Amino acid sequence: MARTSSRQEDGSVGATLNMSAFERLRADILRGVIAPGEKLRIEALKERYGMGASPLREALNRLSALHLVEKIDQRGFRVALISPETLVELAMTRCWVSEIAIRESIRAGNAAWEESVVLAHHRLKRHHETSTGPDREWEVLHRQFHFALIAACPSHWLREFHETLFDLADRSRHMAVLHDHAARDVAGEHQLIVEAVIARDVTRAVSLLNQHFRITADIAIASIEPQSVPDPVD
Amino acid sequence: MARTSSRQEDGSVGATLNMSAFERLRADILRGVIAPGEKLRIEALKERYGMGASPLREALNRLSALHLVEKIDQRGFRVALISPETLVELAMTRCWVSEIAIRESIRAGNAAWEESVVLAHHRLKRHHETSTGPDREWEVLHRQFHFALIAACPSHWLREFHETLFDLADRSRHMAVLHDHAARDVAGEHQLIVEAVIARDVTRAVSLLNQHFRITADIAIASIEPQSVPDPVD
DNA sequence: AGGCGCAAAATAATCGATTAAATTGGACTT
DNA sequence: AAGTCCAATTTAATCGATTATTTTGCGCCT
Repeated sequence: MARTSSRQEDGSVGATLNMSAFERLRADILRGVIAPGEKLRIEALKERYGMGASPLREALNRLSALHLVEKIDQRGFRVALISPETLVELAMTRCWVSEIAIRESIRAGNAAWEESVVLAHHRLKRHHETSTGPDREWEVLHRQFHFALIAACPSHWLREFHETLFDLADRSRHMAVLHDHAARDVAGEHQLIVEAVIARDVTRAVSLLNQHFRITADIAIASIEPQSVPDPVD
Repeated sequence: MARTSSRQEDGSVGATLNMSAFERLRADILRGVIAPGEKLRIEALKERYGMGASPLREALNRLSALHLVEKIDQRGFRVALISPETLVELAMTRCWVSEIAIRESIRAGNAAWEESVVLAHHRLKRHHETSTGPDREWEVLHRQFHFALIAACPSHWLREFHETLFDLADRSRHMAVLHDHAARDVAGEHQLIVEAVIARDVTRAVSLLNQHFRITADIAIASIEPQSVPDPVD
């Protein structure tokens, strides 16, 4: 029953239904289409994605290893919850991991890496100037920018972990975007980060990135605080 | 067909076959019972672990997210390979991650944490003195010791990532143990680490741990390839 | 009202069988 | 001898059905 094509009608790429399920579930979770804490019933997912239980369960198992989905024995899967405490811990973790990743990226990065940072930043900035608010394209460019910053870090494990944390934060960023982001000068923050990185100023780059992540977390926390103290209900 | 009992006859714990498969596969991979690079044929695993394809595939999907198993579309699973390059990169990554984890653990750790470090170290040392070489019990105690060191780090993501890296290194340690470890004073290294940690000397603790990991990597590399490779930079 | 027990319904976990894809082993060609 | 094509075989991926567990709903008791 595996599809022959590598591109599905919905736009997801993947040689197997397992891959497709993983990508679509991940995308839906990151974009908040499926809300944090929401129960993921296999029957419903079968209906929704038009495939059997096996590829879905396999994809959910992988997502659970990445902490996007919580797997509970004999009780199925649910989208990982987001609480203020979680966001604080996530922000700390991102600061610490990016501290290392950016330091080693700056240490190991050559001219080509430097150029790719400038390029990624340019694309992000250009989009920012032509478009109004954050949209799907911005999401992609923003992700690529942050990845470019640490792309020269020689540990693929660390780079991947960094991206996993980015994913987790992306979910709440999505929800926060609906609230306020007017007061924030994201473009300015990115500008300063690039300058520090190009100047190979590790201390400053780390400091700016930490601030960047903390502001992101603060906005996210503020956006969920009202309905805070989320009951373990679904 | 799910088992009711939470303890299987083989000693693995897990309410579901999925869990059991995960634990048994992980254990077999860490202990080198299944060699790096070895193909993991579902049919063979079904026979070996006495269960169907579903729980096995789900477990393999999770293990692949943890990099213990490599998943290739339409081509199944194999145990992650170990190469000198891999080991060098792994050692670097461990140094960097433990740098953060130990720093934050020391920063956040209270008296109770300090005591748990001393206790874990005592158990490891006692075992070292009563037993001859590394054995399965030592593996457990050694793991618990290293986990105790960073247990006060407030990020569970980071602690888990640290353990994932420990797992990856464990595989090669196992193989290396068969070669030589006579020249190495592991107990002495642990002793110094504990002293630095208790003294809350972050710089020294980091330095000692880095050295600890590098020596481990060097031995592992030597055991799979006669000529050694340059140390990971710090 | 609120708690308890149990049957019914829903859901999760797993199996056995089926389909698709990759691999193997020649026969044939150059 | 090396390369290529194709059929046979093996293996991976997936589905539909089955079994086990959890959850729900409803009397019944206090």
